[in-house]
Amino acid sequence: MYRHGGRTTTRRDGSMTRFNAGRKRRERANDESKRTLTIREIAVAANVSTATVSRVINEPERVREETRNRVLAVMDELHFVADRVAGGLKSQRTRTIGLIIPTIANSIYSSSTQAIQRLSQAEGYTVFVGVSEFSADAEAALIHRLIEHRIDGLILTGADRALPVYKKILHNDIPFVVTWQLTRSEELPSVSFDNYRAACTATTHLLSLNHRRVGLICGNTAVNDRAYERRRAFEDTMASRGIEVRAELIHEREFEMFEGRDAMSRMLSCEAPPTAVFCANDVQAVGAIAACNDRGLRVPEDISIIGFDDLPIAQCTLPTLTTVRVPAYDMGTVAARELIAAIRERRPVNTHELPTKLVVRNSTALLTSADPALR
Amino acid sequence: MYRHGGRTTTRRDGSMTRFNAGRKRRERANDESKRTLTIREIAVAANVSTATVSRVINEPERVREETRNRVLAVMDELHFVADRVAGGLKSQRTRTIGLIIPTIANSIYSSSTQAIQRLSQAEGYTVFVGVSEFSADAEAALIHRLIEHRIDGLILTGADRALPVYKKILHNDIPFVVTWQLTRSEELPSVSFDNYRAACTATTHLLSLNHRRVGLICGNTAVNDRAYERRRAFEDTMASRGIEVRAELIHEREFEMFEGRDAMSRMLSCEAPPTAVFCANDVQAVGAIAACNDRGLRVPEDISIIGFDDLPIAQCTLPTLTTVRVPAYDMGTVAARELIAAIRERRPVNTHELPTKLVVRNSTALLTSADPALR
DNA sequence: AGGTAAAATGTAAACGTTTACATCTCGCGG
DNA sequence: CCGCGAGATGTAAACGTTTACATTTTACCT
Repeated sequence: MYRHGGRTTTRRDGSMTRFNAGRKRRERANDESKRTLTIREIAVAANVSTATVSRVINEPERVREETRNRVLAVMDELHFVADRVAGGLKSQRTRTIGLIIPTIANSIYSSSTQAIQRLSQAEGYTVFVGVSEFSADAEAALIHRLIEHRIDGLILTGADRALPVYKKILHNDIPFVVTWQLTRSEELPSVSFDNYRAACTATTHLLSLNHRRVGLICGNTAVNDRAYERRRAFEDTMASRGIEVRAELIHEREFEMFEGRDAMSRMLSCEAPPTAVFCANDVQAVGAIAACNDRGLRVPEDISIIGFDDLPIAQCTLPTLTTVRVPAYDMGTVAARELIAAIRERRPVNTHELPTKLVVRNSTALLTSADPALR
Repeated sequence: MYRHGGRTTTRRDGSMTRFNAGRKRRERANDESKRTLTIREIAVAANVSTATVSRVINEPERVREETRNRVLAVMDELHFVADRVAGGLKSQRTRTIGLIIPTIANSIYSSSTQAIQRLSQAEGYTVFVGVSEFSADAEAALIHRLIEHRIDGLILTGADRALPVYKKILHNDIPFVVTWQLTRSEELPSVSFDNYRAACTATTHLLSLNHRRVGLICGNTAVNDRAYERRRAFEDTMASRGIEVRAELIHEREFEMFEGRDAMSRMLSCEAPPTAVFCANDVQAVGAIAACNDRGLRVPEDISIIGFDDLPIAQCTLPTLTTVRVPAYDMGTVAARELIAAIRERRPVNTHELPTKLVVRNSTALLTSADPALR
């Protein structure tokens, strides 16, 4: 068993070492005297040129094994850590990529972010993350800052942003890819699924269960083009069946469970409450189910609810949540892979469309009661 | 209403612009001819020296308003984006901080991460995020890479790591702070709550409800010192009441709902199932509740469940989840603020202890049945 | 052994800022 | 009207790498 915490740390091998209270100060003192360790001093110590040291770091296969080992030994002994900032200046490649997401807490975006992280790290890239919190201005400022840091590539969330922002990215020659929103334009490459199509599937599912009075809870379409697409799909699908959707059955809310809960609660309070609701993301759907529970309404007997995303929680709600599975993790992987390939091969990013899938669980059911004045 | 998606973008001001298909190529062509824009060219155009341009960028108050405006105008006109990589090389400050977390998907860590992001961004720092996935080796590699990028400061998750890793951080003179684990050592500054104490509170709550056969579901203590502390607290508290906990009532699992569900399912299958279970994180607790539902067991009538974290979902489960509220967001804010202050003022990071709070909801109840052979 | 091409290594000039230090300007008291 | 100091601006040398190009070494052929 391993010990943790406090001042005691343990190694995998079982040896135990004590965090030495005096060490830090001593090392600081040493630091004052010696300047930062550079490639030059490694070169001297290993009796090679700086160019060779640089090669050992960046293209080890290009230096003879014997020399390489000698250099590596010296670097190891002196605890050398190469300076990628200096390297980046000359080489104009920083081996960093930028990622802009609207939010990270309590959301499906963390899933694609995790995938992007994993792939990028494996490929030797470090990720700058910027969280825009659904503010266009904040996003523009973040993108500017990432460009200042000379990222090698950029992953964006959603396609909707002011033209000058795209101009700036292009002008600075930064390869980029849009995620979470499918673009069919060559100029705006994306790796995503089709929000519109997926939301049509969800809506159609409810209609096929004979529901006609259907509500919608979704994100703020003014700042979120994914929400916009999903709402548009919902409205188009309803309209195509000649069904009019009253305004009180459409709620745009922030991305929180309690918002979904409140929206649902209001919908249930209106004169002719819906018999089914499409929640354009699972977070709000979980809140919506909770609102039904609050009122003693049974899902799906009294009301059907369908979500969107297929978060892990969808399998642990009561009832389990019918939803649309979205390839968040794959999207992150493919986007990062595609971007990095584009960077390395100096080629354009290719657009990829990923599939979604309707996952029918227990929160949706055939509308049986002809009279929906259930309560 | 705003239009989104496709090739059409919209501005807040209502003007609509079309993504011009021919533009990119033209601009690329221009790029070929002109070298990258530097402060030197800005200086020439504004008829000042590079030093003045640099000052306008970094300490605008130090240059006369008239001059400043002139320079800013030129920078704006030429779409200049300063190169922080170059700046970082000379100044030895990159205005970046590193953040290491074990996971980001589906977890409480995303909450502190969001807070760290928000504060850092507001203070002008860009955040490098590294995800270690609970691997010590991966973490060490990530930290090394962050140091290569010359981060100005580092935020770590948990305190348990090999001494050489700490040595490397110290050796490179990088201010750092530990989160999610309270250290009481001056050498290892942290901003956190006390996992041990909080887990004692949770366990004591169950005991005060007369539960004696109590199970534990927690993370992998070998790779997660937070889980270790919580398990230790659970075991100590039980032992202090003279209660022996059989091995089959303790399950270490990964950080997923279905893992908690499976663990709970196994516990319920054993000969003498627990009357209460402490899930050392809400994610596993949600899975545990689902496992009870799977078997038709009622929570809390048949079995009590307490979680840990107080994720938003804790208020939307059925029943709502009793849990320990953890100051994840505040912790992130304070840690980032403290770290940035330490960087700026060249002073050590101060340790902060944050409070936790038992939140009693509906998933725990007094043990009534004297005979717990409920089923 | 001599010749040659390939492989290994070295030299030194960038890369685009920051900043210590120098210089200039200007207002004001004496 | 001079001298002085504060404030504004300029000069130029770093910062620690990478890399084009040059040189040396090696391996292999005849």
